[in-house]
Amino acid sequence: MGQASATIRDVAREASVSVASVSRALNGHSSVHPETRARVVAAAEALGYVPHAGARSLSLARSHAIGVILPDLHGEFFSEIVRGMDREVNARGYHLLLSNMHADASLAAQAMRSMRGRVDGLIVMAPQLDAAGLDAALPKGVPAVLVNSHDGIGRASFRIDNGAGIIASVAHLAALGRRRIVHVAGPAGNIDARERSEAYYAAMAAHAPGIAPIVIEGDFHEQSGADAVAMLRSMDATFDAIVAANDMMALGVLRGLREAGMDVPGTVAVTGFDDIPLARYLGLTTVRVPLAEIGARAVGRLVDALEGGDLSPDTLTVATELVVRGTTALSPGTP
Amino acid sequence: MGQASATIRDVAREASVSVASVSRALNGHSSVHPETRARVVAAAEALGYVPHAGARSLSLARSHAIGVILPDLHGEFFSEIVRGMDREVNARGYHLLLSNMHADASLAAQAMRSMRGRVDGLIVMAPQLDAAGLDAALPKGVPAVLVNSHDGIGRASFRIDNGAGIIASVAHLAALGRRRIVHVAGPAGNIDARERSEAYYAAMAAHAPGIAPIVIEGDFHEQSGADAVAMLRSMDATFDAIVAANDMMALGVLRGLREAGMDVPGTVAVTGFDDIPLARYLGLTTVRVPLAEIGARAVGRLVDALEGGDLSPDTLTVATELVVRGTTALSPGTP
DNA sequence: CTGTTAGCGCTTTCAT
DNA sequence: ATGAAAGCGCTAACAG
Repeated sequence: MGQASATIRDVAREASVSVASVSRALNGHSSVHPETRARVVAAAEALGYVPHAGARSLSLARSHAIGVILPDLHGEFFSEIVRGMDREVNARGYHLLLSNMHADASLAAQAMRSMRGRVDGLIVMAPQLDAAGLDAALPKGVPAVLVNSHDGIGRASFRIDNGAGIIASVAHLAALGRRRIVHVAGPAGNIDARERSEAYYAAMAAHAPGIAPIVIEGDFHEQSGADAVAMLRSMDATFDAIVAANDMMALGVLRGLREAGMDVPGTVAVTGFDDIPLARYLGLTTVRVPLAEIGARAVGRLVDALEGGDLSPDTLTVATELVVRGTTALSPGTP
Repeated sequence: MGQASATIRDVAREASVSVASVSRALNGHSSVHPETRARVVAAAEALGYVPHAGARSLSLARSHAIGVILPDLHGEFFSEIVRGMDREVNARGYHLLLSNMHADASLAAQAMRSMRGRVDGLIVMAPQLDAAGLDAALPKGVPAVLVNSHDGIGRASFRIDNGAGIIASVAHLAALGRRRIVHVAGPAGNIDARERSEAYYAAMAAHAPGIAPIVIEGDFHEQSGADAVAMLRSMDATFDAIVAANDMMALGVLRGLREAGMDVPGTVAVTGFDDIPLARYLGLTTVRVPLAEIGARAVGRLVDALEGGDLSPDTLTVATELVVRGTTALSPGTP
């Protein structure tokens, strides 16, 4: 089985000191005679000693790892957030332990429990869990930061300002003269999806009074955007703009429109939400959400709490910004 | 500090049994009296007991976690691989511990060491490390699977068939009548980049004899693709095709070409490598690499080894496939 | 079937 | 400044 890794005991023996001294020497405690320290360092070096992080964690009751619970790694939305978390965690000297959670609330709970004793805190993204389910799933004693999840359960959290984003989109379309604006919503039960469609109704009332709002439910994946277009056509609906609840569905909408021979933005203008990297390449007008930054800030807040600060149960709302691109541009050249 | 989590000892007391019985009962050992088990389960339930994974790991010398060392989470290339790993790891009941490694070999070594005692095995992606650096960085006793890294150091690994992919690209371009084919290479020192440019030279010799190959070095990021086009123009080079060493640079090339007013594929045909999700949306002809599948297979192989099998130090080569899209299509409508 | 006990590898009082 | 020993929470012999 090869060479078993050296333990602190081996180092102690090699350096002819006690394990306590090895621990102190290697952890930079002041009260260690320079010569002792040198002997220890040399011994550790010679044996290729690497401290056993697991044992260290158990002893210190600190793992320097944070657990990330997320619904699905698929697509750029979550990758971007994880990227931001990774960056920050690296800077702070922590590790990221990933765990996928499937929609079900009890599985979510299980995923979180399976992290007990492995991580010092949790970052949870569970947009599909309701407040009660989320509250039940969250381990009691563990510091946690919620991202894109139901808040208001007395936990630190970050939320996207969904309402402002959608309202800005609708206002933008209205300013372009569009009134028959359709909304392709995200899945029922998803908190962001719900806020976005509510904002759509409100914005329609304000900017397109007298026009009946039309909402088609999708699932945040691309195909459902294309399906929504097919549905609209089979309904014989008239529309001159589509506000999709996220970028992936907007891409599906674009595909559906292209296949139907409908010009974008001439006949139909299209907007998305999130501003995933793809959106920029495809010239999609969308609402920018600082995904990576959210990830980084979530980590920052959690680590601050772990290192002594306290974790206020506030919800921090992250501002969005409308980014106008080709799918709503009046004409080529319009910024 | 709130309610300290219950330990196995609390459960034992509550159920009036020994900790050993609690352990056995909760871990499904056969030799436990049904009634005892019931009492234990009830006590655990009542106390909200969740086993401490860290302690468990220390005792079992098994963490059920695998460490992933990767150079950069940026871009879709690595996200896709991680997605595949995540999927498999979930199915196998393991966790993923992420660790970013920066280019430097000593930092790489440090990243790997910091995982000792936290994970049972390692998956390492270090395309920029040479064989010696990689060998030095890898902890001796730890099972590891290399992905996109220098192989031939007696470690299990997965490699992309870079040569075949580039040769297929060049052959495809040649079949289209292109001969003045330029290569935008990846960064020096990157193993994949090197294999790809070597294959380019070989393919040029075979398909465009008499034409001097032109290679411009990039860094695998988008901007360097655009820069390469600028460079070619400033050199007054004539070319009718560009083979980029990866998709991100191909996208930059497309942008550079567009800004220069050069028609694609009319004047210049373009190919990429990897087939990241973006490539499909942008109609980029490219070499498909089953990224997610590689991640999944790497995990599968590692876990198999951890669960008793042995890890043969073979290099498994992953086949690629040329995907022809609009950036090399002869005319609209050509598949 | 169940309890006692000895670790897993490390940190940390408490003495000296 | 250093060593001995207790203990983090759990599992696994080893006895009964």
